[in-house]
Amino acid sequence: MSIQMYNTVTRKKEPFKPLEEGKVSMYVCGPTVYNYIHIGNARPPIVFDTVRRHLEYRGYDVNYVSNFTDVDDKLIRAANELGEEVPAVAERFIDAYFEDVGALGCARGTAHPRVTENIDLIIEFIESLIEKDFAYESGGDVYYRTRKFNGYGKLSHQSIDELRIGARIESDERKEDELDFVLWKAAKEGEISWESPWGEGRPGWHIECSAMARKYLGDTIDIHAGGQDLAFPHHENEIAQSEALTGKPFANYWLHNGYINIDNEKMSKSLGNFVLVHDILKEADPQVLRFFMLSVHYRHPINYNRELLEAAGAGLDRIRTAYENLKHRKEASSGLTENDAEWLEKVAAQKEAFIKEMDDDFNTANAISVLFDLSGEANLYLREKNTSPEVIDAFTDTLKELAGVLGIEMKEQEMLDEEIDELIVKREAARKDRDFATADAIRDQLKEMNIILEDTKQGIRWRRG
RNA sequence: GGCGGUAUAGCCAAGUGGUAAGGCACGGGUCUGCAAAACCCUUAUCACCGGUUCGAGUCCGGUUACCGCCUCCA
Repeated sequence: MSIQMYNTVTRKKEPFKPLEEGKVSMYVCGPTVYNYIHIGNARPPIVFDTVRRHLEYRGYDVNYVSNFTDVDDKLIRAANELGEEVPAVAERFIDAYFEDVGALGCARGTAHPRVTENIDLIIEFIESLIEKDFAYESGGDVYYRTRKFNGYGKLSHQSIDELRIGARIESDERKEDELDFVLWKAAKEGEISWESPWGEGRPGWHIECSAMARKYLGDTIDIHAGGQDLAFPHHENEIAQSEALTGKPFANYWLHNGYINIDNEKMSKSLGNFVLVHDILKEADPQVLRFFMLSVHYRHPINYNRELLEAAGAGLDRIRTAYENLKHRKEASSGLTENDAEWLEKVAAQKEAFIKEMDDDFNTANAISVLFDLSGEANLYLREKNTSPEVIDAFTDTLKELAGVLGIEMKEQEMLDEEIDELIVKREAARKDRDFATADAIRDQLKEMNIILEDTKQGIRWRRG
């Protein structure tokens, strides 16, 4: 069974078939870098990083490109407010983006192109559209002739005439038609700008992705992804631009993630109800945030609040604890034992189940529940009188491997410092003397230091609280 | 007005025709010097109405509520 993914164009799950055997080209719309990202902005990088990881896990070589919009109206406004230059603001928030998203376990893409580094390319793209009569210059701006593109609306399933009735489209005397959208914007006094055949100006928003996706991934790409709110008009416009230019399909699969809500309302910078990743990470484990995001199917909305994040953390702890329990027990394990074959089969079965869930439109919610099942099996195994290193390894390796597909790391326990070591030894001595008052006092003391002790049949073990 | 999404136990969340996964929290129990961890047990007929079917949370029709896109937006 191949990987199935839900394609916004067809509104169906489709078997995935890349253009080139074993290779995947993937473009994910990146952020406009005028501020720190909020957790809504963090969903696409997390979700599509996971998609990428799974594709790689399944043997594909993934070319993952994600852009930065480092010049636009909001950025100009932000720079003005801060009394800084646009490039400086962009640079700072690109760094912040990598820091946040890196903490969340997202791998770097193969390329992260920026608009300002591709101005020439964008100008050439626009010139070609003008040559083909799909675009026209008007008062220093350049617009795309939307109605000329057959099939406009095929992604968002909007009919071009209904869009007009929507009527909230800005009318502008410089446009031939109110549906036309801007490819090149003439600069206002004092704005950052570049020279072009149409005078000083800068690219419109949509054109950058068409130009950069083509540069890095070719005329037709396998997967184009982004937030649901980008489907219209952004992605629709990208299709119009790219397909008008090349005459080829722009992307074969369109993936869109759902929103994150606060109190059941969409989180957005313009609504002002956003929570910055930067702020959450001051007090929360980034892995927990990632785990939380993946606990819901990527196309469904997620409601965010502190309690829900903490509940997710408790869930992740269950898996982590199982992993640590296994590691601890390994030292006390000897040779093969009686039912090992059965246990190994169970592990293999869970691995298969995990892959099956991920193959089915990246059902991370179910994949996580497989991780819980695997943890539960592991805990049951640990109740056996004898354990074998081989089975323990099968459990730990598989748990680590599958969690890794989700970008969740199973960390190895670090060493304790001498002071703590000494306390543990002291407590053991007290326990032997049945001096439980002292033993408990030391245990409390360690708890203050965030070290939780557990007495097991295989000896004392500790973990961070 | 057009397009789309959601409604499942206290909370979160899977599940697209066969008699409701999983997690968190709660309660009871086992284990433990006491804990912790773990294990066991307990908890829902799936917004509402009607239909199709031997059988529906799962398909069809309708109703209600909430949310989103159609404007910068992940």
